[in-house]
Amino acid sequence: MGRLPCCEKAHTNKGAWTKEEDDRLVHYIRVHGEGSWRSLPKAAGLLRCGKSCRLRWMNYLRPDLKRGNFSEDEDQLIIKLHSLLGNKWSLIAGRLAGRTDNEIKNYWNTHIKRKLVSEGIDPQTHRPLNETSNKNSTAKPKPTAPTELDFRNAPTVPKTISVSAPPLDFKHSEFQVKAKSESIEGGNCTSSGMTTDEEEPQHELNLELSIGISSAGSAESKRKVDSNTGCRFVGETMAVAAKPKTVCLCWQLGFQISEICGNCEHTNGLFRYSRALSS
DNA sequence: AAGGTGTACAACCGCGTCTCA
DNA sequence: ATGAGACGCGGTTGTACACCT
Repeated sequence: MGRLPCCEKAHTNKGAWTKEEDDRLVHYIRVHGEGSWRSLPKAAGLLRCGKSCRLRWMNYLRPDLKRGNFSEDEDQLIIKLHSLLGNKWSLIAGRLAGRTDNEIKNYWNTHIKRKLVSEGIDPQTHRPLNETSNKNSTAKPKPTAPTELDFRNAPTVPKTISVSAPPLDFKHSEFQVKAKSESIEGGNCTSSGMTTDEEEPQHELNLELSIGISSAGSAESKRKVDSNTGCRFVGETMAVAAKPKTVCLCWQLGFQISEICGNCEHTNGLFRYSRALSS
C-alpha cells in the first residue's frame, strides 16, 4: 500500500501563487501563527496543498526574509559551510540570517558552483579540480553527506571558522567550528566516522560546536531532547534545553553524544570541551 | 523583430524523520 | 511498541525573463 497523497490533488491549485492567495496566507498566519500546515489551507480558504503553503511562507512570505543579492561575505560563508556540511541547505541557511535553504540551494547551483569551477575548485569536494579528476580515475567518489565528508587536504577549509550566529534555533550562540588537522588522542572526542579511507594519511578533523543556552518555548525547542544530556537536537544541530541537566558541549558534527565524554570540564552546570586545541 | 538559448528562482515531488495516539 | 499522519529536507522541474544570433 502506497503512501497517501498529502492533499486532495483534484481540488488544489498548483503553480505560481496569486497576490490574493499570498494575502490570505499571510493574514491567516498573522492571526493564527505557523504550523498545522495540513489543515491550514482549508482554514485559510486556500485551494492549496499544505506543503505548498508552508513552502510559500518559508521561502517567500516570511517577514524576516532578506531579499536581494548575496554579498561577498555571504558567498564566502556559504562556501565554507558547504565544505563542512555538504548539501545540508537547511543547516547552511540556519547560519545566514534572512536566507532560506531553497534560496541558498538555488544560489549555489546557479552562481557558486560556476564560480568555484572557474577558480579550478571542485564544488562538491572543495578540492582543486585536477586533483579531484585524478582521484576519481582511481577511487570511488565520496558522497557528500556531512558525516561522510572528507575534509583532508580540502583547500578551502580553514582551521577555524567563526560565524556570527543569527538568532535561529540555537539562539544566543556563537557557532564555532574548529577544524583541527590532528586527531585528539586519549579521550572520547575523536573524529571517528569522518572518514573510512585507510589508504590515505590520517589527518582527522575535530569539529567542535561551542553552544550556549537556548531560550525556551519555541515549538521546535520542545522536540528531540536527549534524556541523558538535556541536549536538544534539531537535525544535525544541537541546542541546550531550557532547563539543562548535565550538558556536554563537546559535539561531533553529525553524531549524537549519549554521555558526557572524558574531555569535558564542568563550568556553571555545563560541560565544555577542555582539551585545548593548540594550533 | 523573431526564434533560440541560457539563467534565475519559485514551486513541486518523493522520501526520511518525528510526533503522538 | 507500533503505525498513521504531519513535517521538513534535498533534488528536480517548470517557467519567466534576459541575452544572443
